[in-house]
Amino acid sequence: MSTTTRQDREPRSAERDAVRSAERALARVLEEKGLRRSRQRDVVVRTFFGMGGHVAVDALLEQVRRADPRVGVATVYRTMKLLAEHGLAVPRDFGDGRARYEPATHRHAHSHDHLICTGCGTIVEFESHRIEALQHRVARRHGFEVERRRVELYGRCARCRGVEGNEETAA
Amino acid sequence: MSTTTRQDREPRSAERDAVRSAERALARVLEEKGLRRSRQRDVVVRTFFGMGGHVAVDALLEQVRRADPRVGVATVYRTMKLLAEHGLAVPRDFGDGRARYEPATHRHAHSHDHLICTGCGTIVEFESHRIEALQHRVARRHGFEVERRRVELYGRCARCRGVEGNEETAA
DNA sequence: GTTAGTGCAAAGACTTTGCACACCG
DNA sequence: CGGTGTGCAAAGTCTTTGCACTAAC
Repeated sequence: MSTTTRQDREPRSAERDAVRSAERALARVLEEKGLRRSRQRDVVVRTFFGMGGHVAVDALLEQVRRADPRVGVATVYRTMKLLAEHGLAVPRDFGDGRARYEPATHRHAHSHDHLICTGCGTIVEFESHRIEALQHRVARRHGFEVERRRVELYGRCARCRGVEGNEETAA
Repeated sequence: MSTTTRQDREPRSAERDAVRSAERALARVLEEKGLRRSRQRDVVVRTFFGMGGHVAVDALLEQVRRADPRVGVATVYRTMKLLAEHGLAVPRDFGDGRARYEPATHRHAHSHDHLICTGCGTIVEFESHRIEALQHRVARRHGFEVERRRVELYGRCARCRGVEGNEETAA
């Protein structure tokens, strides 16, 4: 069937490539715009693309500070905004009141949806052309032309259902 | 096909009924819990169910104050939370950083999705069993059991596409 | 009269902004 | 050196909370 997936936190050497290509892309963007490179931007970019997927700003900051404790919050926000403006990162909002970004690497070029575990927070991506086509069809029937989709399915993953709610009390 | 719809702001006398049945439901809930009725709660409930659909708290407050200017923000938040806790309202988050609630009337008993116009903000609801079934299927394939869905399709409605972006400059 | 409910303003959580200094080019 | 980028802290948003007061029951 026409679905593909990708797990968060799954260690992949592809991330090294992502970091490298993102750095190159950023360098190009900065040059085009006459913007400057900086130690902080490099750290943020490297860290962000090294983390791979759905990074919340506070988590990113924490990680960035591990590499360079003197980086400020504002810089992280500003850099991520910059990345987003130039299509290198995609802002995501999962409704928990925290800004998240997702790397806009090749595997994210297509619009995709999210499965989010309400137990452990694991996020799984999937893509279904069938679903997407149906949604466009319904929208068109209502006179809408879809520009952007936001599809999140919340539920419990296999592992969390396995322990049958034990970790609730443990947490 | 298996989709149903409902437009926002469309004046319907059904809303009078919604208000009445919501008031009754609230009265029952309050009595069960040994909670008190109050002038403010009545106003908020009446206003909320009278507005019909996807009400942002600030808009609700404004409207409520038209009926009773002395109602405070906190009361509106508290009342809506109460309604949500007892299943009379459903919290919605469209990612604009404002709390929204939707009446949990009979027509909202089913899970449904939203079409949101990026031009004029119009929200249209739709329901598609086909799409929902497919989503459940995909989720199950990943070991997930879906508890809650969030599907929002952003785009431009027919009217906004008609004026071809003129109102952008006007706004 | 108890005690829940209210209004106000203060406190929170997160993000953005203003400003002086730092540093890239 | 000129101007962009940074850090800090202040300001902004939106929502929640603490507290004295009001008002249900």
